[in-house]
Amino acid sequence: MIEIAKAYDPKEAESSHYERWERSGFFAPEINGDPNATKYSIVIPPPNVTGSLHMGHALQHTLMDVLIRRKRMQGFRTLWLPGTDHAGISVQRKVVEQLRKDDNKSPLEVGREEFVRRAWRWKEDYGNTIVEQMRREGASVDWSRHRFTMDASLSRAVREVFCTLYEEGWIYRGLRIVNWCPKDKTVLSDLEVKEESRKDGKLVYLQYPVKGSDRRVTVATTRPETMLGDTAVAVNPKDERYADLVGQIIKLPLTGREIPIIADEYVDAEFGTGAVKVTPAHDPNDYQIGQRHDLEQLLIMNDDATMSAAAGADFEGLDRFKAREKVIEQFEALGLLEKIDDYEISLPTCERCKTIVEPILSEQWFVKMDEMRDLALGLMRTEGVPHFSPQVPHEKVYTTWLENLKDWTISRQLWWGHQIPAWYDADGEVYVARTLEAACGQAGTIDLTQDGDVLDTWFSAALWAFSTFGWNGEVTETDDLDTFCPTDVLVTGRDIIFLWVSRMMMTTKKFVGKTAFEDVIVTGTVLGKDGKPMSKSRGNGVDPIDLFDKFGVDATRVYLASIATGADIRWNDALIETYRNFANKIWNATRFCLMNSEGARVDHSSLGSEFLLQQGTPPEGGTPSIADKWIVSRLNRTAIDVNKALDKYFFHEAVSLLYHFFWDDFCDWYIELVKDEISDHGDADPGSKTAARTRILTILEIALRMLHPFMPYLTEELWQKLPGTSNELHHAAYGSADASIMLASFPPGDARAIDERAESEMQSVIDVISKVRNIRAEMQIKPSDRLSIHVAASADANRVFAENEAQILKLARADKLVLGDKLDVPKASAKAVTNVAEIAVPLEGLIDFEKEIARLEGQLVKLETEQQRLNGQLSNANFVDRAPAEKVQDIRDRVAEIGTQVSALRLNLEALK
RNA sequence: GCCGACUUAGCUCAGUGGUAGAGCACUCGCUUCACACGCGAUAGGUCACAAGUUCAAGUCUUGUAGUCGGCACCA
Repeated sequence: MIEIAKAYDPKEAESSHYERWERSGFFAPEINGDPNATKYSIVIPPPNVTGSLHMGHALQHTLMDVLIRRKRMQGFRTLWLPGTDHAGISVQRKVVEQLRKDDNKSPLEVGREEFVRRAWRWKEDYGNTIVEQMRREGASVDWSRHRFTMDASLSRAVREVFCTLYEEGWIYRGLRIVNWCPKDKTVLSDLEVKEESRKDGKLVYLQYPVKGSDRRVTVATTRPETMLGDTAVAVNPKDERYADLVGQIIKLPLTGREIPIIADEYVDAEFGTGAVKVTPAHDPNDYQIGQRHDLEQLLIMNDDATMSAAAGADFEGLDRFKAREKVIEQFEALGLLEKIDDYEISLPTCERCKTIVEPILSEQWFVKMDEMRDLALGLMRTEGVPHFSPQVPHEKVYTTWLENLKDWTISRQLWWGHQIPAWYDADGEVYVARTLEAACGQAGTIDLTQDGDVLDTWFSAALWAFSTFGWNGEVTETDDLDTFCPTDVLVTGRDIIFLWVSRMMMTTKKFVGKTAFEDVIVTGTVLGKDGKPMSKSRGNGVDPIDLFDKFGVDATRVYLASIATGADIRWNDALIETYRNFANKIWNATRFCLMNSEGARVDHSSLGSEFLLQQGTPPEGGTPSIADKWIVSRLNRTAIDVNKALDKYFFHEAVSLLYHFFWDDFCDWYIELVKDEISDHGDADPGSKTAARTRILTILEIALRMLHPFMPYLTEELWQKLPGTSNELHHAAYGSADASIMLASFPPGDARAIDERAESEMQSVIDVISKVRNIRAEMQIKPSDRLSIHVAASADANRVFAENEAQILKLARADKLVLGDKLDVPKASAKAVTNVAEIAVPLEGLIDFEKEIARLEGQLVKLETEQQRLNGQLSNANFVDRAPAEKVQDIRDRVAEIGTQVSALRLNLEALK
């Protein structure tokens, strides 16, 4: 007898196994000893080094680990490659903060070199938080292949890709209106700018005097301060109201400048006043107009969004919003402020710091996306990759986005990141090269200055699907690249489909000629209790680490896997408790089997061959019962369905199948049915007792394997305790490794072991027990009162009941089972019907006739409602003619079944009245 | 403005044209020798609304309402 603790303590199981798995090299593909094994690989979306584990990570990591652990158990050569992202802006900000706090210095004071040195130190000190947290999650990543986006080789890859794209004309430097974050003091790509809609916006109407006339032209703006940079007023060429003014000159107030009135098709005569102020240096549309009309581009702001000298002495140095107020005041003082309307507006904000982004004219580096877009679109259109799960809506959104793709701003005014491999000579001529030496060679001088900007963090992330395997431009062939690239599936959130997924598809195709991955699983968002995305500022977040502490890692993982793929879910403690309870249930079921395991051990031959109960060869120690055949059938059915579900990435379906198999079939029925057979209190003979114990241990062991990818700690803890587990149960690829459930083969299920007859026979037994229990509950029979059960059924059915007499008596708490083809019971009996049997329980002195009548009538109403509905269908000639014959027959069968039951119930009711 | 998703039990959510499901909560009963993180038995539904297609619609189509998301525009 093996005794284990009365309740599952997750901490104990979590304390040791991970360390052993990692130390034993179980996570590395090299553990697989089969040279012909098929590979299965996943690269992790590299978390930011500034990050700590949040619910999104926990969700994604769980799914990836489930996929990897199952494939590993199936004998694939698996690699889940971990890593971290250098997170340019985030780290930069942390280091700036640290500098100010520790040394009260600005980055400029310490200089670039020192700043970058400190950033590396910051990364070493704090950048591993998330890596450690991943160990707690049980993530079976190969730590020996951990990558960081600024590792030497990955940095080399970045430089190589940049130079190649530049040489091919797909990277260029140019003057464009870009998104400027005045707080981070860097440019941002369109994807890093989020629109925030504001209801308290104002639309300000300003009057501009026309030179040599007393006419005024009214323009409207939400950013009045930009008028200081106006270099024209534009109207539609067809707009008759202004036809005579085109070509005339505006005396621009507050500046003394004179600007032309021009005609441009862009202007919508119907909108507003029909006249538009044109600020080419501060608005993308105005920039276009400026280009067409050769207008001056007047930049009136500094990089911190204060007004520059070009804004005029009155405004220089003022913050943009102060300047806005001042412009309005001055227009009012001049009598040129027409009105201010309330206006709903959406403001571009910096994704990270929420500062309002300023559109500003600036010289930056861009990737021209034409070729890249065509690569990605080509893959989607010809091969349908990546295949998104769920497909709707992501495939369409992805495709539409690609079709409308604009150039990608890749330079960032930061120091932390991959410095752009471009150098300038004294004349400002640019030389792009892989090394300084090469640049010098091109320039014919050593007097070069490197571009101070770094690349967008997503630029290096875009290479992640192959740079992590050793590709760096110089090295273009490695074993890992050959073996693991392309990867099989990517698991990520929908927020980075454009930022990351699309770009990996593009660069991987271009630089290694492969499809980065065919499948993309897009996870949903775990929302707070308030139904909004979890965030620090909202304070509605739930920390996965707290959940691990409170409910256990395994419970948290199963819960996360139980969410439908891609669906958002509102956080709810009750749900995770469900799986905490499930873990405890598994623990206790195992505990019970262990308490009754003497003389027995896990032995797959006990079920016939592996996973298969063979009918012809009764295993040693007795013929399996109907219950045994039934549980083996259910087990195999579950295994088959779980595999199907996981192949489709329906994690939630797999969880539900496992949950109900384990709890309902295995615990509620199988354990109860065989309890007497295996327990010390039972009177089974020793041989059949051992055989029964062996069977249940073996079934349990297979169930634990199926649960392992979801609940690695609990299943390993229990598996190690089962007698008879050893590395002999491993998949052949891991034969000699130390025994672990994570290397045991994943049950495929065997269709030949599905026994429809055993399932329906067992169901008839379950139905009888349930009906009697129902009578007990409804008639309020005390648990201690033993009943007699009378059953009228066919000879076949009665044979099954007779075989399970002991079980029926025990589970229905009865002491007598009378089988026959007719009921012969006193009037004072409670009755019930099942699909195959009529049941009666004599209750002399205990029965409440009114209650029994009500109970039977209740059952009758249910059956008659169904009967009516089905008869309605059958009397519809169209249905009988057009529906598949099989369906029609199903309904006829069911109607016949109901008919029998209804008449039995009616007779019973009559007898009571 | 364009595109899309969602609306199912009190709550959180599954649901694949063919008998509406789960967990939790609720009600009743249970110290039944694995588990009260448990066991047994109930109850609870106009599948947002309307029309259509179909023998048959929670499921497909269209429209309406509400909620949310993406993109674009924003003088």
